[in-house]
Amino acid sequence: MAGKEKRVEAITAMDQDFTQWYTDVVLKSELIDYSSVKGCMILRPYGFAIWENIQKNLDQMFKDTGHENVAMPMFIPESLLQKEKDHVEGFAPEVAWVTHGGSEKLAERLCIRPTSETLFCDHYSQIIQSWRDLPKLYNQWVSVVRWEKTTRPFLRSTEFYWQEGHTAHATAQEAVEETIRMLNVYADFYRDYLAIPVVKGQKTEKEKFAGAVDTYTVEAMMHDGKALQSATSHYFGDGFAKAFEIQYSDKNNQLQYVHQTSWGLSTRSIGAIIMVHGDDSGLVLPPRIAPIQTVIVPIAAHKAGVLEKAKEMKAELAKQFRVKLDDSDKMPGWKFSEYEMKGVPLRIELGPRDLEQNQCVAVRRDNGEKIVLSLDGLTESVQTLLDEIHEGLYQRALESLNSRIYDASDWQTMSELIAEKPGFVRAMWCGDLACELMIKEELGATSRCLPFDQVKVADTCVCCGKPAVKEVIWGKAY
RNA sequence: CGAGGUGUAGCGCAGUUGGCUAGCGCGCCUGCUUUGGGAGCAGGAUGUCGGGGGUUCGAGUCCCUUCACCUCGACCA
Repeated sequence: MAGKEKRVEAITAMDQDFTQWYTDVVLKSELIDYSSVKGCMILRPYGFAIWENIQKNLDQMFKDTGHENVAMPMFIPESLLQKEKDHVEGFAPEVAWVTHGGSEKLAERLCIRPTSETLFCDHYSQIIQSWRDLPKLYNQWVSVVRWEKTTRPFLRSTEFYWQEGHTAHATAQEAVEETIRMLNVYADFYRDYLAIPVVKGQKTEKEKFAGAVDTYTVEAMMHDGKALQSATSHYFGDGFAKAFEIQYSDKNNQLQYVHQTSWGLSTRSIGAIIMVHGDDSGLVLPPRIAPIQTVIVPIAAHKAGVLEKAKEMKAELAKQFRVKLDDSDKMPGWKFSEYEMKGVPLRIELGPRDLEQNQCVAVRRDNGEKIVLSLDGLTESVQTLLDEIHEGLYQRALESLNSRIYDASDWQTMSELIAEKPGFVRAMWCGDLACELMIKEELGATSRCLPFDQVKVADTCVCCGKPAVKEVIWGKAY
């Protein structure tokens, strides 16, 4: 069967209406449901299981780089939030406030954290005294609240889950290294677990995080050519340290300010998985974070030996994989469609004909290929297939990304590309905010990043024609 | 926050110029038969017509108001 054939009538075709396709997929595949609170989504078991797998693997990468997990309160006193000027200005429009405890009005209202820089800073100012206390490499897995005007499941919800790392270092250099290290952790994670290639780079002044000196980003390209800022890492310098008086005595007994970073990856990454790998039949999940890596569908389960063998197979595979045996009385065809919609990477069919020949039929979700596997050495065969699926997904996504990055050296080309070709545009920039604003205003594209791998497309700014200083990747973004 | 759209059973929808007991498909429950791409038959359950107010002898239908969700823009992980 061809993998591209549309088999699930309930899902809108991607090329017909991509946003509707997305909505159909998140609901029909039971990742989320809408809740009774505007803009807030319920992460259903299947959706949360993906997040758990993301957490498990990314958390290990944090541990491997020396980080410790903590949990900060979800409330921030207004006075604390206001200590760093740029930071509060950036977040003020979208914070939710607690004004009452029971029926008592609070003396000072409490903000529900939109991010926790101020909490970490306040804490760091208490616990850091000596150079021996540094570095502090903290992370937390929590939800945050931002009062968004337009919300979409995973991509922008009022409350969302994420991790936020917050570190304090003795020197600026150490903090810069940490910022880049964690950006690379994100890029590696996207490649090795989500099978998504990203473009690494730096945000412009306009796009950087409120209160940061520098913001770095990994940008992924969705199926429709739009960009998704997929994780960010910030270098703060000593700006927060000065605002919060986070000082330590160095080896010469001199008081010094710490240098800080923060970095985050959210449930938005699940949106990236959906929009990078999904197809007209629904989700396509990368094997390493798929809640169900392999589903076993017995055929004619009432016939002698079929169900017994299927159970035996499940027990064996479960030692190494997340495996499900669907022995419900639904029709096999129904099950095929159901698990395709839910993006299960590999399906194994086992029927009477297979039993006779000591084999089963495996079907890949990524390309629809059917493969006859011997029941001997099945664990190894499945492992190989899952790895191939991961690699196949990554290569397909990489090809999709690379084939849709265009160069523009003049305004005319740039405007045509942005208007007509979904994807990213590489173009030179003089560094002026005015040009960045003009491009957004006139063309609807924003600067995604100043990529680390700079390509000199031209000598002059694509907008104003003055000498260019940097190559920028432009695109329409979620 | 601006423009547009939609709210009727779990889901998708129909419901005429206001008129009788609010329907249909799917799903769900029970039983039997089926099983290699969304099975068949028989029986069964399910409604605050988004909420509130009004007009009327009578409102799912008309009016006012409010809430939610979706799409597109302006602002943001």
